Order: sequence, then structure tokens, then C-alpha cells
Amino acid sequence: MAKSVAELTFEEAKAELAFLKKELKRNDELYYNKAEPEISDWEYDQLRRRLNEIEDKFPKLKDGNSPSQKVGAPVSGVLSKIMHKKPMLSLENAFSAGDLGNFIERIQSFLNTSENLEFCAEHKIDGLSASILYKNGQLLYAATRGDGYVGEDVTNNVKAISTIPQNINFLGEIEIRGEVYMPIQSFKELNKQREEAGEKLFANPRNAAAGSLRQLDAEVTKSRNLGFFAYYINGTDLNINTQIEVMNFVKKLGFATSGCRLCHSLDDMEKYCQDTLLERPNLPYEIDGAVFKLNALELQERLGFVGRNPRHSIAFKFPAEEAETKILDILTGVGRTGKIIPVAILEPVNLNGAVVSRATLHNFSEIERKQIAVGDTVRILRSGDVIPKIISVTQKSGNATFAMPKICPSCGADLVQYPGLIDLYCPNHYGCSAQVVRYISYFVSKNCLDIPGLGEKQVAEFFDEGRIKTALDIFKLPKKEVESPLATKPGWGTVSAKKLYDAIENSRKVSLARFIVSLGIPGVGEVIAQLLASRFKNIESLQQAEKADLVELDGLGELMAEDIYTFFRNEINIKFIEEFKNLVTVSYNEKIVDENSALYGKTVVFTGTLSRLSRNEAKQIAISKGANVSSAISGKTDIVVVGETPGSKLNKATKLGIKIMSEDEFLRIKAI
DNA sequence: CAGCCTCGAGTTCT
DNA sequence: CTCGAGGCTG
Repeated sequence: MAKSVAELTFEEAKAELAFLKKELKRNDELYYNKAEPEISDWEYDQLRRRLNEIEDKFPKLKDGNSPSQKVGAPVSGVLSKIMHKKPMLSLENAFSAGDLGNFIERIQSFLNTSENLEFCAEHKIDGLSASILYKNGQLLYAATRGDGYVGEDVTNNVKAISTIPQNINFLGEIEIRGEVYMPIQSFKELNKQREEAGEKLFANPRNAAAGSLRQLDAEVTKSRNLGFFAYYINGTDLNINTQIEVMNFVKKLGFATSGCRLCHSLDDMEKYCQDTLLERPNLPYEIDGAVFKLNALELQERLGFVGRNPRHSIAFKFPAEEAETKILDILTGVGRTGKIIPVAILEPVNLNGAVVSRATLHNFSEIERKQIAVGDTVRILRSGDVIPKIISVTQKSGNATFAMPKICPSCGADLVQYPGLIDLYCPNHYGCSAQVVRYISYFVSKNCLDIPGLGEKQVAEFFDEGRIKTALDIFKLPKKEVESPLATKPGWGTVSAKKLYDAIENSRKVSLARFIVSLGIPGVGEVIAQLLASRFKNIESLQQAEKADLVELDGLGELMAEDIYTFFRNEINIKFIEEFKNLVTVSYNEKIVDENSALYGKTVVFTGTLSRLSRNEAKQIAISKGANVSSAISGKTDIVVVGETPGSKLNKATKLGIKIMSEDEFLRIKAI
């Protein structure tokens, strides 16, 4: 369709550039605000590439706001956003040799191999990850990890870090990822300076590094003496096959790396952890563990992801710092599902650089098991250096173990404990104000309608003031109602009121999956909602689904099917959905998959042991080809993929005359 | 039916 | 991050 860039006149280039920028910006919005792109990654890359080509040919048309460098609108006073080419994911944690062993076994089972695997070990630097893009040897831009998909633009700051090369010897585009950290010595000096100047001290080198990198004034960053360790590259035609090669390659480019060693067995990995722990006190930077990455990049690719973690790597965390403190009180809260959660109020104590004053106790059997009473002295840590956790009671106060409440702390209803379950519930789901408020804030949260500016606190306030009584009242707040009374509320002004109004209007376009998540059906979150959306395609069919239709889906059993079925038969819910539908536009976009694939739109069941793939791997391939994977054979099953020693499913499939497919045939389809 | 895996729900602090 | 619970596998 388009002319080659070489043929474009200046005017044509200008017009096309304007169009491309608009298109890219619009798609960035869709991608990172709604997480639902209209175009595939490939198409997006094409747009981006075209834009880069035109900009290269007509450098005069380049300006600072080009999406080739930045995406999203810069918000005043904060750093602008950059979308990562590939998501920057976090790693799963291991706390023991056993965890590492399980990790290796899981990979072997996923890859269906018993071969010895090689792992590349590195120090786990206590800093913050950053991504840096170089083009034809020049540092083009740099971003923080952010939420993993979109990070903050820290280009100027990164350019001010002397340990990061501005120019590298590499043609074409290459992305380098690594950890920005503050050396311990610099941290000490910085805090000394700040103390003398009467400024607030940084709690630890990581916070100091984060604070120093995310500066609007790069001069400040420059003065902070930050370091950088590289550990990842992303580029084309690099001819690099292992993580070890990656490390050597970045070293050649002029980056520092940390602690790199090849491990051939679990024993090697344990040895690495021990060595590193001994080395730790003498290192000039802080580490909080070791990272193990499957060495072969091709295998890494095959393993894919589970949730937000890549399956191919794991972070071994060194034991966390511990402290002792006293329990001042125990409070009970009510969750959106009515679950009663006890929380310990602690005498504030400093732990890993944060003052901890609360810790969840999860449930009452936990209190019973640990024999916890108000006044007791307890040993605590922050698991993953984040969430406070009570390990044990070290000194009894003599007070009675905290007793389970009988009535709801919010509405006073009698609490119930369902047979066989540990948690305690308030059954008054529609009348308990704590539950309603929790539900409304869930309804507007990121996974549901995503209305920024409405947090738990704001929702509670609006509810108490009578502005909203149910979740849907959010949409009924007319513009004036939102703007004027709020503009005079403490903490609100015309700007924040307008922003909220815009956010609410924005949220009126919602995907089917999000719509389902927003309903708050017990046990239905992001993943199950996505599953339901792709199976039923619209709300009406989902509402009418019989229990049998639900059970058939892979991932839903009797219990969840029952819960979902009854949810849609409840009068209050039916009315709610009817109204909800009228207030928003629900869209369902089929994922972009190959419609010509023999698996497209088919319901597939696996049986028997597959010899070259694991069940899990096979399932993901089928889904990526547009198939629905279910666990049991039924009249709706289209294809049964049969491995070795198939179970009774094969007989049933033959009886029903369902198409049988061998593993080889399945793999052939995969290859297409 | 036991043991593993996945998902959901609730939570902490800067 | 953690824990409980449901679902699936063997």
C-alpha cells in the first residue's frame, strides 16, 4: 500500500509521520491503559519501524515528542512513560535448596526431559532494573521497569551515570537490561551529607538508587555516583545462544556484570549460594540473593511464562532480617467477599529500612496455631523484604489467646464458618457496608474498570457522604455533581474533580473479560474471566450457561461452576448486570490468531502422556492457535490429542466419533 | 485420593 | 508476598 520511504516527498513524509504518530499514540493508550491492543505486536512494530525509517530519511521532521522515543502523555511534574518492547517481568523466589530442586524438576517436566540442565548464576543486586536502548551505537533512551509493561523515561538520568557507556560498538538496535544500584560507600557518604544538611535520610541503598534515578533534574543523578550491572540483551541476528554468552557479550560492549558462574547441578547452585553469602560482606554493593537462569536461550523461549514470572529463571533470596516487637492490639477487618481478616497492630519497629506497625494474621486458625494474644512479644520479618509477617511468639503476656469474633465488626451480623473451610465469613453480602465499600473499590480498581483517582479511601468517603450507594452509582454521578461539590471538598479541587470525571467516562468502554471480573463472582478473577469471555463471547450466553457448559471448561470444576451458575440466577445480580450493561459498552475482541489453523475455534482435549511436550506446553500451544482446551470429553469436543497410554477418554472419544489426533499431527499443526 | 499447581483475595510501606 | 481452596494428574 505505502510507497517506499525513498520515494516520499517531504510533504508526504510529514503527513504520514503525523498519521503514524497519532496511530502509535492511540495504540499505546489501548495497550497500556486498557491492556487490549487493536493490532498485533507485529503490526505495531511495523508502524514503529516505518516511523523510524521516515525519521531517518527526514531528520528535520524529528522532534522530541516522537513516539519512536516516548509513548504516552507526559504528566506535569512526573517522568513520561516508555513502553517496553518486551515486558520486564519479575522472578519467582526460592528460599531453600528444596525450592531450587523443585524449580529444576519443574523445568525438566515442562520440557519433558531428564537431561542435566545448565544454569547461569548471577548476584541478585538490590537496586532497580532499567532498560536501555542503543541505536547504531548511541544511547537512545532508557526506562525503569515500572509495572513491567510501561516504565518511566529516565533517559537523561541514565546518560548522567558515568558507569553506563553513552556509545557502544554495535550497529543496529539493541536493548540492554540490568540493575542500577548505589555502591554502599556512596550510600554512606550521601546519607552523611544529608544528615549534615538536615535532610531526610535514605533507608537503604536501593531506595537511594531509586530516588536518585527518578530525578527530574539529571544533575542530581550525576552527583549520586550510581553503578550498573547488565544481564540481558534484546536484539536481532546476535547469534548468541546462552546466557553466559550474553554476559560475555555485554562485557565486551563495556558494561559491568556481577558474580556470573555456570552451574551444572543443584549442588553447584547450592555451592554458589554459599560462596556468595560468604562473599557478601566484602562486596561494595548490596545483594539480597542469587539469580539462576536456564543457560540455553532457546529453552528459555520454550518455557514461556506463568503469571508474571518467566519459568526459566528463579531468584534465591537470602534469609530476611528479623526483629522483635510487641502486639498492641488485634483488629478484625471485612473483605469484599465477607472474609474476616485479623490484623495485629504492632509497636512500630524498624525492619529493612521501613517502620512496620501492622501485620496480617490471615485467619483465626493461624492465631490458634501460634497461640497469639494481645500483649505478647513476637518475632517478625518482612517476607520478600516487603510484607510483614509474624514468625512466632517469643514471650507470652499471659493474656488469653485472641478469640474468634461471633459477629461482624462492621454490620453486626452473625458470622459463619462454612464446613471444611478455615475462613470466617460475614454472610450479609449486600447489606454489610464494609463489604459494599470493599466491592465498590474493587469495581473501580485496576483489574476492573480502572478508574484512577478512586482509591479505597475516596470510595469510603463517597459512601459515607451518601454520594454512592452501589458500584453503579459511580456512573450516575453527573458531571456537575462530581465537579462542584468535590471542588470544595478538602483534598479536592476543580482539577482532580475533572480528572475523575474524565476517568469515569473513559471507563465506559470495557472489554468482556473486565466486565466479568468487575461482577465480583466468587473465585472469578482475571484468568477465569478471560476463559469465560473467550468461551461465551458475550454476557448473555454466559448468563444462560448451564452448569454442564461451565464444568466442561479446563480450569472450572463442580464447585466453581455451581458458584457461577447460582450467581447468574440471583435476582439482585440479574438486575445489577442489566443496569451495568446499559451504562457501559462491552466489547469482545477475538485474539489475533491464525484463523486457518486446524485448531482454530476447536474444543480440544488431551489424553495420555505426550512424549515430546508436557501437557502444559501443549495446552498453551493449542490456546495460541485459537483452540479452547477442556479437560473432559463431551458432545462439544472437536479434537482429542492422544499421547502414550491414553486413559478412558480415548474410548469415549471413539464412541462419540470425535476426531482423534496423534501427538505428531498436533506438532505438525504447531509448526504451521 | 493425595499431592501438585494455579488462581483469587487480602495485605504493607514508600 | 502469602495463604487457602479448587481443580487436575497420576
